[in-house]
Amino acid sequence: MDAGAPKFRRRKADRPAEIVGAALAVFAEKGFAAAKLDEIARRAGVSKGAVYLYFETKEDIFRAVVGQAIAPNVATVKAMVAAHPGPLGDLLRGVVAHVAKLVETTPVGGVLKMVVAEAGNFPEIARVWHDQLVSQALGVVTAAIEAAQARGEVKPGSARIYAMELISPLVVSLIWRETFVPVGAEPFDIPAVMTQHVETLLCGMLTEGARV
Amino acid sequence: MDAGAPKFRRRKADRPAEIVGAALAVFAEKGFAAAKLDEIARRAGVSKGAVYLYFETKEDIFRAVVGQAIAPNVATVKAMVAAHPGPLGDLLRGVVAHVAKLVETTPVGGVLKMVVAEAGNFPEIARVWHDQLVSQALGVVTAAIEAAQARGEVKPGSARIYAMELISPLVVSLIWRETFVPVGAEPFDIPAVMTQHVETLLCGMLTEGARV
Amino acid sequence: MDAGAPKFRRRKADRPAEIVGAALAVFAEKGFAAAKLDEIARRAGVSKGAVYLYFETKEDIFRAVVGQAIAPNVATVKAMVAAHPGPLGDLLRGVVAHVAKLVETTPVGGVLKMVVAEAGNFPEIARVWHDQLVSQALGVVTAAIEAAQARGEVKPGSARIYAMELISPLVVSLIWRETFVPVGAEPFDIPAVMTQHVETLLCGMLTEGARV
Amino acid sequence: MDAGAPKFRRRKADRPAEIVGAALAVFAEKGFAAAKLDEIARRAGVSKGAVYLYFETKEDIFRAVVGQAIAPNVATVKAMVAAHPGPLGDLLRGVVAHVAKLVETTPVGGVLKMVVAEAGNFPEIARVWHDQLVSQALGVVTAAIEAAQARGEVKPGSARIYAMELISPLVVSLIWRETFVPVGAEPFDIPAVMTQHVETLLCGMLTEGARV
DNA sequence: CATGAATGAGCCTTCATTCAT
DNA sequence: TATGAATGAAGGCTCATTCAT
Repeated sequence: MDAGAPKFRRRKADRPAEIVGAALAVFAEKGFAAAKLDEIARRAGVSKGAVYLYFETKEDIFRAVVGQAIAPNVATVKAMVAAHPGPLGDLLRGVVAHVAKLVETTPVGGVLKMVVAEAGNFPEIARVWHDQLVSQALGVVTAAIEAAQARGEVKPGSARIYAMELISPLVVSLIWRETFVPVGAEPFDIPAVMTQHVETLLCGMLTEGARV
Repeated sequence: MDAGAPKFRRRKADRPAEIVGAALAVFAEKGFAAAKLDEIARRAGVSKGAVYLYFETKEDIFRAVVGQAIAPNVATVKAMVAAHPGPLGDLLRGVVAHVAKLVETTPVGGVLKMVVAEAGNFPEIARVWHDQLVSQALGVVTAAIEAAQARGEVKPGSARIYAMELISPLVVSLIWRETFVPVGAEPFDIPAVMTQHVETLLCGMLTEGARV
Repeated sequence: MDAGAPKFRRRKADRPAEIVGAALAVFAEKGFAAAKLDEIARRAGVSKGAVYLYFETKEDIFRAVVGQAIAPNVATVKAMVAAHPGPLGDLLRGVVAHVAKLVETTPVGGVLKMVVAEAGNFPEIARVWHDQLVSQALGVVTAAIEAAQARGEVKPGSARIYAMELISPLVVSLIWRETFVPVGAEPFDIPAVMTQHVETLLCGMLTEGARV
Repeated sequence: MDAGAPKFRRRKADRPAEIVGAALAVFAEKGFAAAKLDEIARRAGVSKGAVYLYFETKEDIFRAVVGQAIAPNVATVKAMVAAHPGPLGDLLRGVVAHVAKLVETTPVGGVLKMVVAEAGNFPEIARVWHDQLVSQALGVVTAAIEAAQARGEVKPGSARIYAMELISPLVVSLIWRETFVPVGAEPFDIPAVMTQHVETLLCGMLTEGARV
């Protein structure tokens, strides 16, 4: 049989990913409670019953959607650490460029929105996102900045706040894209935002001797 | 006060505001769909039926909640414009301090979260927030920065992006407070964040001659 | 207002009993799983939603139905003990006549059928029925028979089995009525059955000196 | 046996019986509606689809389960008639001993429970059981008792009720076993029950001249 | 024949909304 | 006005049945 021939029934192994993909779209658009399983199933191209062959409950699907977005990003964060041992500027420029690209090719924006929106109803999801992803990323950057401060590269000030300042425009760009662009707002060009931001912020953070 | 006036029952004129207040809390905690009218009524101290004496539908209450948060903030924005004709640094320091205070004494954080979360289900709310509040505020700051650029105070670069960079940590602080602090994350001290941020960013934005 | 005037809405206090009554009929007829809440509500003269104002789940209704049939019968059993201190014959004749009447004016038949049918799915209900009702009743009669044996009134043999022999035709009459009469079987006249049975069995149980 | 015959897979001819056996267990445990085809198939050691190769519907399986329990018992009843032409005592002792054994080595208990439980949903099953089995058996015993009454062996009274009295403890023993023993009730020793019962009841039924 | 993934009708349960009091 | 019991439409989930393999 032709290996590329499309089968009437797709392989079982593909289904969960297809359902999670459809669910991500619906959850991001409607929120957890307003998302209807009928619609998730329809967008996944399966019947409502089929969804329950792979997931126990609607909450299960939600957890799967939010959970799957963690691992790859955690990996990215880990990679960032090792990447740039040199001066802070190089590190941040590299990291931010990398993340900005990631964010544009990945549905993190929608998932982040879901995490924020449903934190009250799914605190354990907020906790996992914080513990495994957000505070990890923040911690890595914070550590790099502290190291740079120790080397005299960065002015005094809270390294954790510096790290947050650095990341904020990225987060806001995502929220902007998810929230206001669909109703007609002018989008932000995320790479442009981050490039300008890193240069400006670095210029403000670095001691005179450390500026490139 | 009239001696015969009932003392134990607040005047009916207060009811709508009480309901909106209760609804704000519930919507912010649960989201629109997961919020129950029973709970809103209970927290407002009225019966479920009474809510319908003042609002047509649940959506109506939601619109009232989100809408009421616009006017005072718009006023703030307007005030910002007129306030500081002098050098950009003074303007931004003033504005940011003002907004940071506002944000701590006001439930804007929760409302913002609701707007973001329900943008897909209530696009007209997202639109109103964008048109009347967010893009206005952004526009005002952008204009001030453009003016400063024209005066040679600020380095080249997109004024709109500079404005967004400036505001971002505030937004992220709010989201952090609403999302991650309740599950154990270390909070950010919003005034401290904004103070450090404005100084750092200004230092990076301003031309050498303009630095204070 | 006229005390007998029918109200459009019946009083809240009556509802649970009405629902339990309707549920008893439906559960007895269809069994637990095949009973539909729609039908219970319809027969109770309320909407489906109203049922959930008084009961948490369908199982709850079932437990209420089965549970309500215990207390009055337990009381009957207790009363039986104290009633007849004299010779066994008088006691049994009295008890059996009483119970036979009870059984005809009460839905115990249907409830018994439900308990039997759903014992596998609701073991705790079977347990409660056994512990509080069935084995109590059996125990009381057994004790009376043992006492009579001690007095030399009753022939040797297991008193517990004697007690069971005594009650059995009543149980079978009920099952017969619930199961086969609706499909055309000739009914048993329960008082007639029990009268003949008690006389026959007594005649077989009693020692020659004790026969009346 | 053919050397080429497959050894590990039972012949397909056995499948229906295996399915009916598994279904009997599940139906008896859960009732018709709560029994799941998945579980029946699993216990039968076949796939869910395979069940539908042998039975049209779930109801079909149920009918097969209940129906298969009729024929052998009917045969037993017929055999009983011809067996004992002598005095009633011998007949009843023989019949009861036979049936008591049958009942312990056969799943009639469970099937009876199913018939009772589902009489409301499957009236035709209740009818068939009544017409072909229960009322036949009752009729046979009734006729024997009437004949004995005509011979002056048995006291006056309804022969049909005498027959029912005779059988009742057996039925109740079965119900007891199915319902209360699984939740901790002390079981009844069915042969002991029936032996004691027959002797006691006979002693009460028979005229003085007929007692052995 | 046999499998088990897929289907979709049906039911329990929730909750925004109504309305008699 | 105010109440809260009542309604009924809607949605999550189950499971008997089908069908491509």
